[in-house]
Amino acid sequence: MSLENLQETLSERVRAAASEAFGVAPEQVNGEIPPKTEMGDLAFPVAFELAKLIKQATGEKRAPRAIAEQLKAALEIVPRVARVEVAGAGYLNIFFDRVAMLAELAATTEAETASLSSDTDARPKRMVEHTSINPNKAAHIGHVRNAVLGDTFVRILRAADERVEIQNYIDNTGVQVADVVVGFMHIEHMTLEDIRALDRSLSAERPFDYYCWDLYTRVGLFYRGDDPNGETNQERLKLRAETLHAIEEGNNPTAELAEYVATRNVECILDTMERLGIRYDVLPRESEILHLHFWDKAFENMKAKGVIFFQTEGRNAGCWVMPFETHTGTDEHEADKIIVRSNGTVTYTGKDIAYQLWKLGLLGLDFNYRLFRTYPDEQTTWMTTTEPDDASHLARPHFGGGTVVYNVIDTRQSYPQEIVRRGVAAVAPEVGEEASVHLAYEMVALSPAACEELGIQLTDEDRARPYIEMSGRKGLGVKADDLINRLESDALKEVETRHPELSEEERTRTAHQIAVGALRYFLLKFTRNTVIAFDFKEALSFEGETGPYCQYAAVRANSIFRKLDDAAQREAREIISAAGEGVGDVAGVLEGEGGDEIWSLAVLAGRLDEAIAQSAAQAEPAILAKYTFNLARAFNLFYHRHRIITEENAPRRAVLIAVCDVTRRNLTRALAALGIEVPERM
RNA sequence: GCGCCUGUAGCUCAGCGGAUAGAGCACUUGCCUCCGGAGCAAGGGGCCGCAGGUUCAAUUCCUGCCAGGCGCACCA
Repeated sequence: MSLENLQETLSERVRAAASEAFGVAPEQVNGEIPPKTEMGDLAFPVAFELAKLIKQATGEKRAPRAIAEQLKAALEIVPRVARVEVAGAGYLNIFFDRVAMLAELAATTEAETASLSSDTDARPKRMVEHTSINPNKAAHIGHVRNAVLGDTFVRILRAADERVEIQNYIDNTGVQVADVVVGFMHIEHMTLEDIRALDRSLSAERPFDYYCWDLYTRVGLFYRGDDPNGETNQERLKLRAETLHAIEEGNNPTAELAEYVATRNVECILDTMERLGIRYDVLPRESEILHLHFWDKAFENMKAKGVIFFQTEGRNAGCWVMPFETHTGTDEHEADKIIVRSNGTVTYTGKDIAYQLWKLGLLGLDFNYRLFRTYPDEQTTWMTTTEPDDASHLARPHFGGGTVVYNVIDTRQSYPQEIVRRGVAAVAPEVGEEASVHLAYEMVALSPAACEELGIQLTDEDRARPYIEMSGRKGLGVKADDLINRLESDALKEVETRHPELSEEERTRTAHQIAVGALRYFLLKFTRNTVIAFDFKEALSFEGETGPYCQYAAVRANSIFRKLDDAAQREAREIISAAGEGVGDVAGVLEGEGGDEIWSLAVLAGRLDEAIAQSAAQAEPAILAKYTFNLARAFNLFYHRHRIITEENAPRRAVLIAVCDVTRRNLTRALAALGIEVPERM
């Protein structure tokens, strides 16, 4: 029986016992973890609530402690429960059978997490869209927060045995791509061939996406008219509109150039993400949403269901709008959302609704696909295309058609996301608003100190602010690859001094794993609704509450098992499993002097699945990150207090080995769900 | 103006009905006779923004106020 099941059983038992003894019971009985191990493994403050319920039902006043005393007996007979105490003003504190629980935990093998075949998989599919960076420049740390959150959420769902499809939306026909295209065509006066040649000549230090990053900021200046070669701002902005139009239209030189620029940036961004262990199943592009007429189909659906209507009067006259009464407005239609403009073009929101309908399998159309990338381990990523599928479609998975969609998007997009959610629910009331989840998170901003470190001039006003927003348009931000490079080189320096015996390849790989651990943990330890004011010192730290700290604990635990001979491990397993049958003196170790502290680590490690479930249910990776850190911290304490290999007393040694083993296994699993590897040495 | 989010230790953040409010950083002081010090231990440091209310119980829920952030386009 797992810890989770036991806790559920106990909650049910409390309810049943209460209604039997008093004729009343709370709707739900929740157990909680006591503040200290000495207070037990699970606590029910249910007697307080019962006192009130009994008074309401019978008018009788009863002391919570007396109520708890009366329930005690019913819980003591539950298997795996060693004893129950009434504590404080009326808490029911449950103490688990430590020996039996440890034997179970120790017997759990990794083989239990066997994966199911994806083709015959009947589980409902969850869609997670993340990253979705405009393909016109390099990724910065704000984008990385999105990607790491999304990727970690996926890993957590999978650890919770859910089926997931990962999408990275590519807005290849938007203004941001158009801006860079304007830069290439009208500032640099380049043709597609020139750009290809340029691309080939770029160094690894300043690859294509970095080049575009710089060009993008120059385009901003160009529009503002700071460029001294004649044209006016209006003429330049007209260039943007024309370029955007040509790109949307397709089948022209500008669109071809844009396609090259966008695709190359997607490649660069995917390379950056690969460094962090982040991959995707499919890359749906906006160009296909346009050219395969997804919007037309969605438009029909929306008209047929009366979700949108043609406004004939007022300021929205000539537009198709979605009624959207929010707060109190003086004008009845003030808050209506325009979906089709008076010139007949569709807004971004409209396209987004069409795309969201496709994700849920409700549109009645599908993309065509081509293989975009095959990773060294054969994993594939697909991209949508306008051209019909070639024979390769036989080998590809089926995309789309999920039951729930999670969109990992900045909290600033809450309003448009709400419109999409309502629009989809209006078209398909059978799935409702619950099918669309906006996984919102706050931005990554720069601390004033970080800005100064980047050599950015700050006004006095800015300096007084808590943080300064990044801006791709202004080129203000920390590029992801720059930060990863710095983390890797810092880590490499440490590894070189600590482990000169390792080969260069091993040192580099270890440094990489540490760098990824540091960055991912740094971005995950904050809850989603906290603005991260990026600070170099904090982000580059390997000490304290960091990824490397957690990795280090796992590495230490592993090194014990590397030194421990097979006979000793076998002996420990036998002693623990015999103890599960009631043989030997393992109980003396767990219940005796210092037993609480050893047990507290075992039970904490045993709560991993609970932490994963909670993290998944709340869509909050920070919960798992905190759990992982606490487990690592508890292990380090344990490691410091006990000599494991040299322990003379056999039952005690067996317990220490078993607890250490359970901890390292679950610490490794927890880190894996955070996308963090455990190095061989560090 | 309207809506959403946030005010917790010097700093950065967890906790969001329950027992003595926690962690990291920073500061002070100890710990390498070692399964690795990216570590461990100890210490100082808190009107949990303010004021009401609900509750057996409020940092946690409700209301008001104060302070900060972000949204409210025929932009994406």
